Amino acid sequence: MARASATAEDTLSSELIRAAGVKVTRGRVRVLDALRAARQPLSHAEMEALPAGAGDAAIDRVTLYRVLDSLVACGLALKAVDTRGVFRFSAAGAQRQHAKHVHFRCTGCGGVFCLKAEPPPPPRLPRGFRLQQVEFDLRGLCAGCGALAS
Amino acid sequence: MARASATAEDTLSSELIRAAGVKVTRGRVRVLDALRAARQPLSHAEMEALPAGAGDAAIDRVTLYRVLDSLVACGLALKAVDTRGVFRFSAAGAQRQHAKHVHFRCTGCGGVFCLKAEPPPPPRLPRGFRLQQVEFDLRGLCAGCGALAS
DNA sequence: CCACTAATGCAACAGTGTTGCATTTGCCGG
DNA sequence: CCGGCAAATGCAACACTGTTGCATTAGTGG
Ligand SMILES: [Mn+2]
Ligand SMILES: [Mn+2]
Ligand SMILES: [Zn+2]
Ligand SMILES: [Zn+2]
Repeated sequence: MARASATAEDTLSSELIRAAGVKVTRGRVRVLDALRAARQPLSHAEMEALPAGAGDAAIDRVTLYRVLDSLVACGLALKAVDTRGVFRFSAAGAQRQHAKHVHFRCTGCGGVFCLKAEPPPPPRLPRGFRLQQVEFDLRGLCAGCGALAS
Repeated sequence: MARASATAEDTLSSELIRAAGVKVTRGRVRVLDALRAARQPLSHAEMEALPAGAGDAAIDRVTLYRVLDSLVACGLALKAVDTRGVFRFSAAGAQRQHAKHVHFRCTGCGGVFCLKAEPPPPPRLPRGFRLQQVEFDLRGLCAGCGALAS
């Protein structure tokens, strides 16, 4: 049974990287794969701890920073700071789906949790203002961090 | 001409600190003075570089961190992370008012506009999660920037 | 003024991110 | 398929931000 059409999700990371006009390296493919598979933005430390896939050597710490920067530079990844001040990266395009629900950002561990609720309708804007994005973020302690703090 | 009433701005930092139930020390007074005089949130590095007021010795780096933490803990200061991942501190009164309404952040000029609307009630959280803050930010183009872009 | 506790100063450390440079590797033209 | 070049990597060293432990000092209540 053939698929009707190839969606963005089906595209191989290596092809995305090639199309972006930069060299296709093992590091970039592995990192972009990880970002695209992740359900939340990942920090550098979390990616460094990734299972080193089938006999592959772990990626060097500095190289990982540079790989992430290169993915951001060519538009394949997004970089944002979490509540602890640590940078987190996500695959570009993951934003579309996350625009449809609310997020909880843990001030303890920096984690981002996708909630079921959808963002409330925006209030009326002053004349001439153009709305591009609605961000409804809740901040606090996640269950894990709250248990530690109590 | 006497003032009708002493406003929060007139209160000495030392009195605020005493009222908060912690010891009044030179460091706390100097730091809270600086935060209250600042027009934008200050980073630790910026405060360390503060003019060391009239022959006073500079505050120790670690002590400054602890002074800031104590001011946050007793509710006199607020701590937030900036886009570079560095923590910035502000006097509590400066932001308390902004918790009660929604903000519009212009992606064109970076301006922040306070809207009349108050933030919607937060959705139900997963078990164990503790809510500390609700942030309902609208992003887009303000009237001025929208006119330029059209 | 005393005593008790909280706060300070200093040293050492941890986590995050960057820079320089020699070596390796992806990629392209032949 | 090969050779060469630029880009990417690995490693060491570094910078900046923030934390912890501990001995000493200083604010406060009596
Ligand atoms: Mn989400
Ligand atoms: Mn406001
Ligand atoms: Zn957490
Ligand atoms: Zn604007």
